[in-house]
Amino acid sequence: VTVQDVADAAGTSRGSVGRVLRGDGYVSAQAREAIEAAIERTGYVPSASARNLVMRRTQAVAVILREPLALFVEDSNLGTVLLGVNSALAAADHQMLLLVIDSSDDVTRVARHVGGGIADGVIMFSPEADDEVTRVIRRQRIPAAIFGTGRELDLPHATFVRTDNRAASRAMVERLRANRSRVAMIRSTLGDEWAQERFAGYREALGEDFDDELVESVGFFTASEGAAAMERLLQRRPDVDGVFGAVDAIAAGALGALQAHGRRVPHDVGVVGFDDSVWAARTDPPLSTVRQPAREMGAAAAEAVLAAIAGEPASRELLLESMIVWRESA
Amino acid sequence: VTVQDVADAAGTSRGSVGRVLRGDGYVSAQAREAIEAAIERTGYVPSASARNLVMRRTQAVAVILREPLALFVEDSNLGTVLLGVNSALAAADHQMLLLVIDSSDDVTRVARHVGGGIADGVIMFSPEADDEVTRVIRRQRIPAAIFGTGRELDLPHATFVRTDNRAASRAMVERLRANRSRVAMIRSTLGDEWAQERFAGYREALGEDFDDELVESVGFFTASEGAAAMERLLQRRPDVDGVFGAVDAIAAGALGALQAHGRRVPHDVGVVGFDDSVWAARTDPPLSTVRQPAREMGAAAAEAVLAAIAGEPASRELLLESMIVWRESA
DNA sequence: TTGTATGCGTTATCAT
DNA sequence: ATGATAACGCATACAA
Repeated sequence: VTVQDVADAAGTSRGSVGRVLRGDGYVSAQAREAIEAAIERTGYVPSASARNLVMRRTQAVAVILREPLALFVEDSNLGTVLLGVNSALAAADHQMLLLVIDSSDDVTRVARHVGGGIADGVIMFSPEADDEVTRVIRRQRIPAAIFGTGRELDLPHATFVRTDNRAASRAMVERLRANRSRVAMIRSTLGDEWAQERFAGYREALGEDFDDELVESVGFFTASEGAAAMERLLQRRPDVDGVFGAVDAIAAGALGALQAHGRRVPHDVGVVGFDDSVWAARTDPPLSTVRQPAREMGAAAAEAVLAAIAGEPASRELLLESMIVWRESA
Repeated sequence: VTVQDVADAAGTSRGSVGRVLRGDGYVSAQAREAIEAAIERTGYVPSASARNLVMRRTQAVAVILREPLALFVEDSNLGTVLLGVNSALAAADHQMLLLVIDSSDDVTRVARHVGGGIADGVIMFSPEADDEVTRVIRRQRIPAAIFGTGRELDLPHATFVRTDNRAASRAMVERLRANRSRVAMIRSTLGDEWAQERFAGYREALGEDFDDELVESVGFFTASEGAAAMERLLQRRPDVDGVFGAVDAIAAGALGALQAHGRRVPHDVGVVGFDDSVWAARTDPPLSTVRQPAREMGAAAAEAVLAAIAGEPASRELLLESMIVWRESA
């Protein structure tokens, strides 16, 4: 059922129908009445494709998720970020379209849809170095916001949204060090930028006191890896009295291992994590951790994209402040 | 950059460009070469709106989420279901578009986009009785699959995908009863259909032995509510030797409360949950629970929608089998 | 093998 | 205040 059908049903022309559709004024009361009745009767709904084609606007923003979906469900921050994105977009009457990339086929298909203009802008989570999606965003200069530093990305027109992991982790360790003298860190061997920055922050906080022996590494961000690393740490340095886990899961694992070895937390050893994920609140004692302003990050990304869509010049980077959540584990 | 631009750049006509674009054959080698070069040079990408308009197909399926996003992130099943949806759609070269409904504005905006034909079909999670989205799906007979029974929905053309909660919970309780004689249930006062069915299954399993005193209710699906309910249960019936939590979080809370009162699990009391969520594996001892075939449910929904899009008659209901996961808590 | 014309359902512009 | 007409970018059928 098209505009023409409505016009026929109302005994007028497409022009008038269009006018009442977008409330343009200049329609006689009786024409409006007839048309509104016809719209109701025919159940007319405007065609998105036709409108998008002529308007060159979709009123939609694509959010591209690359995280394996399972992980995305484990980490509650992502959900909160999406909530922020969605409500900021909604405020501007834009639709959030979530596209998930889970295989290499997905990459090319998503690139096709995004390149084809399925949305007016794009928000990406942790993109890889350079793939078809990034390429199409660059070539067509599609308004984009990206979570992370994007140092390796070559998207000059995009806005990068992130928090200062280095500063936050430094602040956290400094606070932990207030009444501890041998604070260890369980970091990750993975190359993720934020992981490196968290370690850098730890190192900065320790300054002269930095001690290689107090650093352990894990390959994955799991509680069991954290526990294993803590075991090694305890063996090498039984005098350790503080532990900073690169993520909450690691800290939770370490906490368990400490308790299994009879250390009291926080009395004997203080434990802190990062991310304020579900883990943090569930451990016993609950974990002190760093909370990123997830909702605000989502909103910031959305607003950056909306601004770019509106033609305003995009800011290169949006740096948001994290917050230390002090609980009983330290 | 349009087809015309490519044609100009290659010195041919739109027709030929179109032919190489979709590999239609009947193009001279040299023309093809020139056109392919021109495509590369101009960075041509076909316009989705234009193609959708003429093809009357978007090659996309919208997945509509109504869950409050926070919850959606807690329940790991949803992520797995989405994974199943996505890969089934991908196999048919369709794009999954996730739309989140988080406010009443979202409802009308989503209805507008879906009604406008942003996707060829729709998959819905736990829709409410009747809103603009449901209405537009009904009026336009948009191919749809819905999770749940949809008893109150009036969507005659849709396919409903679900598991038999009653049968599964009955099987679970029967198994628990094999060596226990006073099995309680902590159920929910919420009206959700699946919640009712789980209780019905419990009741069926108990038959003659059903005892009102062994039933407790909670208002929310949280561990702390589960713990509180367990306290009440212990007070009223200290002889309880089995507990069935309507969801894992409740069971986990109950387990904690039991241990706090010195009951050994599973020795003194057996505890079982439902959903096989993250909770189940993390408790100590790990929870016996019911696992729904999440991935398969997603795939089934996707395939139902794809079939409907292809014009095949839709089946009314797809009933999948759940599975009991027996761990150490009972 | 290639080029051209027509239509998809809108919106926007221009006469009337 | 209203009706007709021209894009938007593509696919399809048809003419050359």
